[in-house]
Amino acid sequence: MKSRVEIKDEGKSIDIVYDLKSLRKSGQVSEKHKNVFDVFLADYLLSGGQGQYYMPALRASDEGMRELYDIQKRLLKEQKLDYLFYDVEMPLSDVLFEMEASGVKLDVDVLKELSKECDSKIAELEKSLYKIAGTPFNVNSPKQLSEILFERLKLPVVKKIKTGYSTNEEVLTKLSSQHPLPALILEYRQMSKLKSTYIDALPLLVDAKTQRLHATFNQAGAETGRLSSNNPNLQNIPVRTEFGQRIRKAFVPYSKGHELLSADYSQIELRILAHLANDDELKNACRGDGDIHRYTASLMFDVPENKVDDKMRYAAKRINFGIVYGMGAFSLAKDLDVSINEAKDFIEKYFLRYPKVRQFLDGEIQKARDLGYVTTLFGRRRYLPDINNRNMGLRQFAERQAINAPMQGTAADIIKIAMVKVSKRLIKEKLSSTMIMTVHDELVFDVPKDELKIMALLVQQEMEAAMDLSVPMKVSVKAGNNWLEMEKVHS
DNA sequence: CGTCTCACG
DNA sequence: ACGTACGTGAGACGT
Repeated sequence: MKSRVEIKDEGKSIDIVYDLKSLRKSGQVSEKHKNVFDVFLADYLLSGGQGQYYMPALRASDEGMRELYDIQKRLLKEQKLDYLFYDVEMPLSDVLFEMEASGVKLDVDVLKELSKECDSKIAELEKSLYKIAGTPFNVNSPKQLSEILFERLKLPVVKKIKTGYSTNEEVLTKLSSQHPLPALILEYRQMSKLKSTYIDALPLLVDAKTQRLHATFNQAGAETGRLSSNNPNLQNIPVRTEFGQRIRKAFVPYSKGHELLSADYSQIELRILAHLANDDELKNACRGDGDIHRYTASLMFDVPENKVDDKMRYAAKRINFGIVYGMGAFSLAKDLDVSINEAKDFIEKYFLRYPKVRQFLDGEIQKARDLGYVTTLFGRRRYLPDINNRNMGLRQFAERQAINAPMQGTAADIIKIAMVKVSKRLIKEKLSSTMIMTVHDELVFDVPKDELKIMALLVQQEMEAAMDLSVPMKVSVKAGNNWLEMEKVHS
């Protein structure tokens, strides 16, 4: 199969390619070309999270490529996907190419130190674990671990899985009130996870030539329209735990005189929900400088905002998150550690105050049933073939996807648009700053210090203006000497 | 190679 | 009575 075919369409010369970014990487396409049509990306948009539907025609023959182009071009137009294809995904492919080529600098010495520290902690934990368990065993083996916990120590089984008894975090946390072993296991797990997945693995991926990490951002993989990252995955670098955070210190600017600048959307999915559902109260929650979760708690529990306590705010926050995933009372109950009835009551109160949110979510499920797919604000589709399945589990799963996909997908559309816009501005303003990473709602740049101010302003403006919603999109910008120690840049 | 677990948004 | 919160990628284990 040829990876590149030139054709004439309406007098214009068009380069039909399969996976432009890969072709540029392997040098088969040497530079940006004005009229490129990537059938790989077109297929991604058209198949809407259903796998590759039109590819057989592509693989069949080179002649099929012209035919494929005609079909895809027509379908993109019919499905109103031309904006996403021509103005977002195609230009984004070049932005991602540049970003991957630029790479991210890693301070390997920082990780070497961490590795040593981790080693001794793991050794200590192993010693205690074996002593309490009464025998050495492989802590990384769920099978051996469950023998120790549930047979030798006779701890109660919290959750069963296909292969026996679950020993996951939720289970071990529950068991830790009854025995000292589970808490130690949790600590051991955290250490060995961080060590094997990040501390020891990242340095091996540093490119010998550039001394940087060059991840690949997959533009046509995620079913909702998000990007994903591999080799390494830069989108799951630890941040939640204190020890994990120290790994971020190893992500550093290209050189002295530069800093990392990070800009992230605040609560973008909730803001999108407010816009899509057109719910007056949720829109109010998103306006001003207020705290969305506090506002929500104030409504739900019917108290003024200054009387919202931590528990109330926490509950509201969890519901706000859960709503985006299509969560039910059972899961909320588990999450908040309250009874199912209390959880039901919370959800009831939530929808009473945000009535149009419920209408919107029900509407999305209905739309999926009628059309077989849901869409983002920009028309990206997600097909949900199980939405009318007789198997309740599969059907309900599809319903949750119908709720989540428009929000997660619209957020993905928006940050992709922002990336293209920011990238154009960098060129136009002749800036030396470089886009180096994206983490779903965050963009990270390497910035010479004398460009910090202008970049903070430029990035914030472009990201906030990427789409005009009926509520503001808020972006906060931070900068610093590594990916952990960053301070807010006011603009 | 499937399963489990867990890192992130 | 059932299962029960979306989307990813990666490492370790064990068949």
